[in-house]
Amino acid sequence: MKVATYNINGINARLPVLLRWLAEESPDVVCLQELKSPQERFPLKEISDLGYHAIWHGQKSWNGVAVLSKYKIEEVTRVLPGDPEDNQSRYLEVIIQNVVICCIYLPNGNPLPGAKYEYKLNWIERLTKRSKTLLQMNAPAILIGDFNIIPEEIDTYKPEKYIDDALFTKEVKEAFSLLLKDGWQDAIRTLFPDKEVYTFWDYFRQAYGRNAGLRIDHILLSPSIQDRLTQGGIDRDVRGWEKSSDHAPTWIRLNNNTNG
DNA sequence: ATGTCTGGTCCCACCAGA
Repeated sequence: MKVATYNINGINARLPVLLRWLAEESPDVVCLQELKSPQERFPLKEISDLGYHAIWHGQKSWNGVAVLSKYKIEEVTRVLPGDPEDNQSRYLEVIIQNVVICCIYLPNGNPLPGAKYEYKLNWIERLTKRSKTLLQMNAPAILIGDFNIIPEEIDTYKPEKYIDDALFTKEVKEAFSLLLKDGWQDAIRTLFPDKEVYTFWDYFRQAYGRNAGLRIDHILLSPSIQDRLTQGGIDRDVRGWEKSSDHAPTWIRLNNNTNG
């Protein structure tokens, strides 16, 4: 089963890119972020025509998350527990082929300091709490999406530029490393221990051409699914396509559960 | 410091957010 995450940055503006990538790479499951589309403008027909089921949680102007799958999708929740006031579409938890899949669009948090950064820290706290519940259930689970966190220096082309950035503060790096300490496995870093593997290149200053990238899209595996990881990567070339998102699709492959 | 995109409002050029 090939599972991918892709911050699409406007699903309607990027639809030709999305459809081309789906047709070429044929992922089984795709978690999308930043739909930038109200619920009723989700391009369901074009996506179903390629053989995908879809569940999405849109929002006018900003945010928005979706899960596409060739297998049946069972929705668990479209709300990250812990804040009844939070009405931003940033979380979608589903079950596909007995795997819990949490599609995440973690807040960016800039500028720093301020309400947006506080919201980010609060959101991370809620995610951590939810992730602990999943670990306690011993469920095969995946936390996947745009985390807006640069975990380590190797994950940015220029660490010193990001010292005061909400993607790279001590607090958010620590929160990420605590998830790993809890037992979650950073799948892409595990597969590429010493390599620069960026998932995002800014639109500014020809960042992609200069490979001025960041690794901020992540796939975290719960202990009970880690031995199924066989392969992974970043479809870097997609970032160079016409009218592309500023992120590139990031994916892993899991073998079939043979003891189930 | 700058830079580039999208979506939304409102009239065509701006703004917020990333």
